[in-house]
Amino acid sequence: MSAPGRTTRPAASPPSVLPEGSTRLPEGSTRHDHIVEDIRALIVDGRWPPGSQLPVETELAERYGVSRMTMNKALGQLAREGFLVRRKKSGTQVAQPRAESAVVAIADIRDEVRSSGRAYRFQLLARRMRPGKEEDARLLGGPPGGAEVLWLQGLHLADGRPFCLETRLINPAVAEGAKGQDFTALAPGAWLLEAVPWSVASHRVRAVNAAAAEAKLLELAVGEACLEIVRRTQVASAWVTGVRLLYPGSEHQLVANFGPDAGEASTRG
Amino acid sequence: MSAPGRTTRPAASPPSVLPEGSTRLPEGSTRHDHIVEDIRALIVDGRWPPGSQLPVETELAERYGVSRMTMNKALGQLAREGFLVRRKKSGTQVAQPRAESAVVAIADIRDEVRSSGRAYRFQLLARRMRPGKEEDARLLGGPPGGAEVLWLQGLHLADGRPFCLETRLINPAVAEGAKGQDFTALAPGAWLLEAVPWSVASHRVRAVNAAAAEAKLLELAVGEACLEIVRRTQVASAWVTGVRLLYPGSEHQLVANFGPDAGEASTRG
DNA sequence: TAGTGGTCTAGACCACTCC
DNA sequence: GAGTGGTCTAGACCACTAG
Repeated sequence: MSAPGRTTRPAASPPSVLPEGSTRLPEGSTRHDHIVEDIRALIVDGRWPPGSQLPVETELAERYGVSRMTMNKALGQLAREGFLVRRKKSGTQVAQPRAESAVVAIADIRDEVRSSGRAYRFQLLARRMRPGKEEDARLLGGPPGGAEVLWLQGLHLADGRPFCLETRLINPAVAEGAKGQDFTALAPGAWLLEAVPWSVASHRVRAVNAAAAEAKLLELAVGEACLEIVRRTQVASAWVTGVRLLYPGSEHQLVANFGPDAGEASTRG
Repeated sequence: MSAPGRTTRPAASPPSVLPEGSTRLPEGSTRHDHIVEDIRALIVDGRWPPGSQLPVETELAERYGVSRMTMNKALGQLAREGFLVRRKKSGTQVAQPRAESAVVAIADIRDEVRSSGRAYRFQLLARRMRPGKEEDARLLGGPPGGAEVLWLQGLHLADGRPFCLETRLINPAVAEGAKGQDFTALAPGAWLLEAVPWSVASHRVRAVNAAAAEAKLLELAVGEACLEIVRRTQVASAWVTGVRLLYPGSEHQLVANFGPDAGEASTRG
C-alpha cells in the first residue's frame, strides 16, 4: 500500500478484490462501479499519487478478476472524470490535478424554493407583444430581425416574498401557443418545458447591482448585489426564448458541486 | 421521418446507417459515437419528441448494423446525458425535458486571464501564521479547532489591473511545506496544485457588495457588486484549504455551458 | 515495430417490472 | 410470466505512439 514515486507503477494491489467463486456482488453496485470507486479512493487518498503509472488493463483485469472489457469500462470512466490519463503505448497514469476549475449547478427555481421548505408561487407583472428591438440582442445574443416577440416580466415568490425577478423574450413563431397562453400563474419556463420539445441552451452568470426598478420589485435597497443568470435557448438553430433571472445576493447562491471536467450534454429553458 | 405521438414508437428509421460491407468509418468517429450523435439530433430537432417510444435495443442494433453491446453503449450514454429514459420491461423513451437546470463551469483564474489575451500576475498582499479562529469556520465549514493555520491574502492581476481578490486559509499540517513557501509571486492555488495530491472540493457562488477594504484593493467603488466564490478543499477527510475569491461583477462572468444533469466526478483546489 | 488502449462482436445470464 | 435493459465474458482486430 506504499505510494510509489512518479512514473513508477503503484505497488498497492487492489485492496478489495471480490471473493473468487462469488457470483453475487456485495452491494447493489456493479463490478465496474466497484472498481471505479476503489481506484478513485486510492487516488483521492493519495495512495496513488499524480503521475504514477498503473498496471496495464490486462493485468488489472486479472487482479480484479474481471474481463478486460469490464476493466476498460471502469478505467474509461475514471479517465472521463479526469482522474486518469490514458495514452496508447505509454499506458495509464494518475492525472496531474488540473486547474482550479469546477462545475456549479443551476437549479430549477421552483425546485429550489420548495426544497428549502417554502411555498412557491409565480406572479406575472407585465406581458406584451411587440416588434423585436435592437436591445433584445442583449438577451438573445443575436438580433431577432424585427419580427414580433412576446415580452414578459414576472416574479418568483418564496412564502410570498420576492425570490427572483424574471424578464423573458419568447419567439412565438417557434413556441406555438405562447400568444394564447396566460402566464398569470404558470411561469413561462414551466410552460415552455411542456410546449417546446428538446432544446439547447447557453448560460451566463454575473454579479450586478440592482437598478432602481428592479430593487423595488425585489424589495431591496437600490444597488444591492444580485446574481444575474442569462439563458438563451435554441431548438434546431432557431431561437426560442431568452431569459434574465435576477436573484438577491443575500437570498441566493449556486449550490456546490464537484468535477474536473465540465461534462457535456445539453439543456433547455 | 414523421414525428410519432407520445408513447408511440418513432416511425423514423435511422437516417444514416453505415454502408454494409464497410469496415472503415466515414470520419474519425466510432460507431457508437456516430449513433449517439444521430439519435441526439433526432431528439433535439424534434423529430423524436419527448415521451416517444424507441424500438428495443436489439431492433435498433439491427437497424444500425451493430451488435447489441455497441447499441447499449450508445443508448446508455444518451440516458446519462438525460435525453433518454430507460426502464426495464417498458423500454426506452425520449425523456421529458427536465427542470430549467444547467451546469456552469468555474475556470482557473490564470487560464481565464490568459485566454482573454491579457498578462497574468499574482501579488501577495499579506501572510501570517495564526491560531485558528471561530470566524475561519465561515471559510472552511467547520472549526479548525484552534490549531495553527496559514492565512493569506493576494491579488490576481490582468495586465496589471486587479482581477480577483483571494483570501485563503491553509492547513499546514496537511500541506507540508506551506510554511516555508514564499507566495510573493506564485499563487497559493497553483502551489497547492503541485504540493497536494488529488483532493475533493465543494463550492459556493454568491453575489455580494464590495466592502470598503475590498473595494479599495480591487479599485472599485464601495458597494459595487462582486461575484464571490468560496471553495473548500479536503483530502482524505482532512481540510486542506479554504479560499474566497472575489471578482468585480463588471469584470467577471461564469462561462456558459450545457447539461441537463450536473454530472459527477470531483475536483481540487 | 512492439506494446498499449479503443473498439467491436456474439452469446449469455440476470434483475427488474409491467401485465 | 414474459419482455426489457444491465451487465459480463472471451476473443478479436485496429490505431496510435513511444522507443
